Amino acid sequence: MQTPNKRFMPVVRALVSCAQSFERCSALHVRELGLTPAQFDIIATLGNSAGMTCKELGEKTLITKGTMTGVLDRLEQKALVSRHDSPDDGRSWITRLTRKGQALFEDIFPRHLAHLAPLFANFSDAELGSFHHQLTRLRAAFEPVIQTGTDKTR
Amino acid sequence: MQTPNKRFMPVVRALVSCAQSFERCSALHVRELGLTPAQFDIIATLGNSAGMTCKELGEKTLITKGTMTGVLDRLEQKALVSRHDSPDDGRSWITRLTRKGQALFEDIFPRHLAHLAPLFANFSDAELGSFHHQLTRLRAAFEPVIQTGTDKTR
DNA sequence: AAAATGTAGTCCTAATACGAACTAGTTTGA
DNA sequence: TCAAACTAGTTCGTATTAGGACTACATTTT
Repeated sequence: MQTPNKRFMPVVRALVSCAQSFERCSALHVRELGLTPAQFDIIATLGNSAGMTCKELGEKTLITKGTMTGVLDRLEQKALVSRHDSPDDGRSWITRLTRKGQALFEDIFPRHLAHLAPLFANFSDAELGSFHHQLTRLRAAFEPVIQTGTDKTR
Repeated sequence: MQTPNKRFMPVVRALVSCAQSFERCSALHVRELGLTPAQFDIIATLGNSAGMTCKELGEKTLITKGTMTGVLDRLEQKALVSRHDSPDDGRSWITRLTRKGQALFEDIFPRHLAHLAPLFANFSDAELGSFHHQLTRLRAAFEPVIQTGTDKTR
């Protein structure tokens, strides 16, 4: 096989490394707050919402449904979320923050944002804008490939 | 607590989502080739090298050392890598591709690149360059925070 | 409305992932 | 040179992770 063009490799490496560094920064702080990254992701997504199905949660958080069950189980054990029958669909549940979960959200979410904000201090709004554009554009290029693989339902 | 500035959130979401989509694209193909993403990462890193310590591998692949042991164990079981005493340091090993591992690398690495290359077809070299610059710059902003957390030695 | 097809959520297995504790070999400093 | 401080790699415990098989309910088709 011909050696294919490798011009994109530095970007790939930078992308993965940058995202991983961010996740590490974020996770470090989240763990200090007493949650795992996946659990925080769920709490943050449910905060200020009326509740969501497992599927919706998966779409927003990028946690696959097989994993979701376990994460929600542990959050339910901690009494941070609760599951209720869906009025529309007999198969699905609506997961909501409990009072305790809502209180936790209101406590730690702003603190986490405040922890992250300084890291972006050196980026102007315009820079963030163009950055965002490029990321979105690249992601769009990946989408078709992902959809091709069978279900994987997030 | 005051609500902190949230202007960076769209970029964060795009970054994480873009990286995750890429990993999914890549992983999908890698699994078809018969390896897990972590295993492929190691094979690709060892390819065309004279061998590396566990630590060096961790630095290049972003796999933490606790995980590394298991990944290398499984690769060794498949006879794709082998561990040898380090001549310099009695504590460490040099991990190398076996002949079989080297052959696998030469077979699948170019195929994987060829699989990914088309996804970047719509990006000019200049665009990739500026994209790379922004990613690197942002990553640099995260670095200090990460270093602060105790060891975690990759 | 019965059949065919599709979908939400759960359960399972193998492989990571992270952090902490531990072993053994290294380097530093008094 | 000997103890203190470090470091490489392994091991352990807990939480994810992906993906596939499975159950139960829904929707579409005929």
